[in-house]
Amino acid sequence: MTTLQRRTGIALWRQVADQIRQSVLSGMTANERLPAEAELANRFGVNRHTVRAAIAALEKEGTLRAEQGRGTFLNDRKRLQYPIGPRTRFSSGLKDQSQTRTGKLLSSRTIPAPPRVAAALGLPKTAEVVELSTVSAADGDPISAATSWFDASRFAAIAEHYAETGSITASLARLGLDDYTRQTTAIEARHASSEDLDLLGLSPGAIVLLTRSVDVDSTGRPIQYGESRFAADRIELLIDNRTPAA
Amino acid sequence: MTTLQRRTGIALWRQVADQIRQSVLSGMTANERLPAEAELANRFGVNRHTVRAAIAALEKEGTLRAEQGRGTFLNDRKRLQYPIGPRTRFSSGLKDQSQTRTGKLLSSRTIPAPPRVAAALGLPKTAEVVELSTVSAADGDPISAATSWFDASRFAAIAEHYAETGSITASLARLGLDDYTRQTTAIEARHASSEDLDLLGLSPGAIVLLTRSVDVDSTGRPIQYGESRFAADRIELLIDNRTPAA
DNA sequence: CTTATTTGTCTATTTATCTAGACAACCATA
DNA sequence: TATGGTTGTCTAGATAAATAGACAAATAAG
Repeated sequence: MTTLQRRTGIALWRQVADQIRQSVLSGMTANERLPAEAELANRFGVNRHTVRAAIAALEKEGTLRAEQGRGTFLNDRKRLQYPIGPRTRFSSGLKDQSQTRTGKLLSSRTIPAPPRVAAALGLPKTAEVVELSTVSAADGDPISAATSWFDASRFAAIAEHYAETGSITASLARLGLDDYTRQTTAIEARHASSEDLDLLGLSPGAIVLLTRSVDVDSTGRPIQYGESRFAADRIELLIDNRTPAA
Repeated sequence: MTTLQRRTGIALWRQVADQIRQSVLSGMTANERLPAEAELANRFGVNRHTVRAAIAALEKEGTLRAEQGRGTFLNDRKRLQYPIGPRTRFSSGLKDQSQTRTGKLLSSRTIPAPPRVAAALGLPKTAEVVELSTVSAADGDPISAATSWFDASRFAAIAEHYAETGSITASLARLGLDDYTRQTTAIEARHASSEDLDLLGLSPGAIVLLTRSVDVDSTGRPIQYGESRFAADRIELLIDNRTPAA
């Protein structure tokens, strides 16, 4: 039984849309027909027009398609899996799941390290860091928006390299850093900010997965601190503790 | 600059509440005073009454407290960190961060294994599994709702043990399984279902972190497949790849 | 062709949300 | 005690969301 709540600041049609998205995800297969609008309205205890508003929103985001006289159908949009582990890298992680991958540099600047960044990178409070804002896409769909920080005294030129390569790994390699590993990843989920709605092409109320990560070199010295926002309806994070050998 | 969006099915006061929750979390310390309602209204470009509605909601959920004549203040409610790694366990993971931890058994039943469960546990399609529905809380606040599946031929009695101990680890130990490790954890984020809203005491539109995990014994044989929903505003997931020795 | 089912469009009314303004109540402090 | 800044309460009107009903348009099946 699905009880919708009123007077809560979230319009009924949006709650219905969320419910449909879930029912649809669990238990239905691609191109299957949804129950008729009238039946959904009855099931959720709302007016048919409210259901229509929900369906319109899901149609706009690409989850459903409505065809007059025939019905409303579920589109095929499975989530990409983004692996997180000691050797986490964006580009290689999505291999085999997408055709083209791009990384675009939005902006870069050198600034005094914000406290949490200095702490994560093990730098003194007075240190300077390079801040990179990037957006990554797979097959044209934006997947993540990221902000990364690097010790400015070691990686001053990283912005130019990223602009050319579209890859953090490649940029670090050019700067003489052959290898690095993921030390920690903290994961939160929250509603997308208006900026992220823009960058990731989401509709209001959408969810982002927020990761805060620290990468270190082979001696354990911090290289990069990053905060990434992933479009939660297009991706899931996968932590695999199996040893590569197994 | 934070631009609010209109006609999106999410009331302005709720968007303002979300924004305040974020601004508040990053950059303010406990018991600090918020900007006055009039200033917040000006900053967000909305009416003061809209800000008041947002503050009322945040007050109700325990994030803020308003005092007439003095101002509105940030309460101390930081997110718990839930570590995920090879030795992930619910109870010990939250140690040091909370006083009391409880695990409540909502229901249990023995059923034919759903396809994804059979696949995760490496069982034939015809196998039977024990399904446990549980809710865990820390210091009285519900933290996660979980559904877990076990091979019925090995762990038929696990429900009774869980009901007594409130712990998966303890229940497995009673059944002769001393040790197990986390093999994989997949993480998604989505809007809470109405059932989870209920179980976790959330308001509509709230976000849950969904983990799907497989635990294995020392020989690599699958023991447990579980799907947990975490209240995203009360918890973050932490993946730490540092070796315990370091 | 006819019929039943489905999505699409329109009008009207009610309920919730947002804005605007005024003023009371309370607090700190000069 | 007087003042300025704050939250709390009230009224009124405008805008958005939800309900209700009717019918058109497209589709599939008899």
